[in-house]
Amino acid sequence: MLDRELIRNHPDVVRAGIARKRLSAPVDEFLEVDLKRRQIQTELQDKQAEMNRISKSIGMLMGQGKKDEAEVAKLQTKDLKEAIAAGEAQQRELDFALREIELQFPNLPHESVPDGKDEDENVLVRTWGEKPKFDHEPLAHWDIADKLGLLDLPRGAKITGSGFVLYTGMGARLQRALFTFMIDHQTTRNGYYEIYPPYLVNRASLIGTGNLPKFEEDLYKVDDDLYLVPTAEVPVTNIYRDEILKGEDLTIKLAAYSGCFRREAGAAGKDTRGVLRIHQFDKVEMVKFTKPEESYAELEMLVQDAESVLKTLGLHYRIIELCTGDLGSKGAKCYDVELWSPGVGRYLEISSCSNFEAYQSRRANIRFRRAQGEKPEFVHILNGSGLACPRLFSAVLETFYQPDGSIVVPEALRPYVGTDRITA
RNA sequence: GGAGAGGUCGCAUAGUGGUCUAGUGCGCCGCACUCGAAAUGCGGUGAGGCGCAAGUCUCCGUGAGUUCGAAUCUCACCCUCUCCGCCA
Repeated sequence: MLDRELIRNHPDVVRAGIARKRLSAPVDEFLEVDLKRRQIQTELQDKQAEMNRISKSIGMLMGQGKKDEAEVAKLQTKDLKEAIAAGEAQQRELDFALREIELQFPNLPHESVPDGKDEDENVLVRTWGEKPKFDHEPLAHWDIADKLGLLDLPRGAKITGSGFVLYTGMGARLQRALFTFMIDHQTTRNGYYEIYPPYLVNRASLIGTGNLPKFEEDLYKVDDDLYLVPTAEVPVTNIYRDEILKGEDLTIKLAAYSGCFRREAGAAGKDTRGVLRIHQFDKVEMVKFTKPEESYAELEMLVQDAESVLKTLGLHYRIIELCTGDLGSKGAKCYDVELWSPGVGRYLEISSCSNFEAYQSRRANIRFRRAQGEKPEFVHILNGSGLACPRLFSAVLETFYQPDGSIVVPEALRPYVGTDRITA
């Protein structure tokens, strides 16, 4: 959601920003309904004020025992009452329509975001480490997992369906070690406060983060109008929905481990082997609530917090800044962390660190007050993965696979895995 | 799932059809008194919308209804608590 005043007073600025993203938004429709709504509201308020005056006078006349005069006053309200009922109905309709229109607006890109039409025009920011060298052709994680009995993909598909993975034995252990290590890392080393959220959320929460109403087809829905979380971002961001925070408490840094559930509609066939794109996966998510003037500095630190996991594990990665065309609907600025996957032979996105500015906080109505007596302002909200497990799992397998068929466990993971080497 | 109680301005409470422009206490802010503080006194203290402004409208869990008028009455739903049942 954008600032209404901005759309109203500078529609050209809004149009230009959205055009930079190669997206569209119903700007004209907004302007039309917004204007109409304000006209109706002004007219309605005059009538309500008149009605309030008359009702009050009836109360006073009754109190003075002037029943006849009160009856006369009552007659005056008949037409007004009908007009108000009609006006209220019309305004409700327009409020609803405007809200629907408003929710369709994408966020505007920050001015620093490079212009570009798609992912080919993203910008390499930095690289850490090097591609590991192998004497042999590096194996893909699905082959390694097969040799060591770490995954049972056919049975995962049998139990649930394609895209649902059964981790087995040391594979299950490694998976559990990864997210336990990461949540420990973000809370004890990087200063995040730990959250363990519900896995089912209501519509209001998904609207707050911007997943609804536009991206319903990406979500699993259950009965009672609840949805499985596509990321812990949704429940964690909504912790403060409809609240006013104290300025002195910002920046708030939260980290949560959760399962994530995505239908991946429209992504069939792309990067689907092994655990590259699955419907259920584990992830540690970081969410920050900041003052507007601090959000871009916080974004840089957020990326570093995501990176620090990979540095600690000794995995080669690079940081990409998304161009306007690849930024997506919600973000104002976004960095992707891409992890080198030797067996797949590509860099794979493992974290997206975004500044949403006030886009989510307007939708979720999350504000802060700088000092007592001051007007509440919208916070800036940021989030990033820290990190997603499946691709990290696959990179660990592919990077640390040894000629003898074993996997050397990175030092930081050993206390969690319980061994320094995974063997057949 | 069943029975009961309850949801009011940060907190606690009052208000059961008409000066409610929601009272009071606590907390908080300002001022006075004080060397300073405490105590005391006085004043102020929710959110949102429309409007250039004066101002005005909306919000007492949410939504609908009755009424000239609803925090107050009716209905539905949501949430919390207590007890019972079931259960990891």
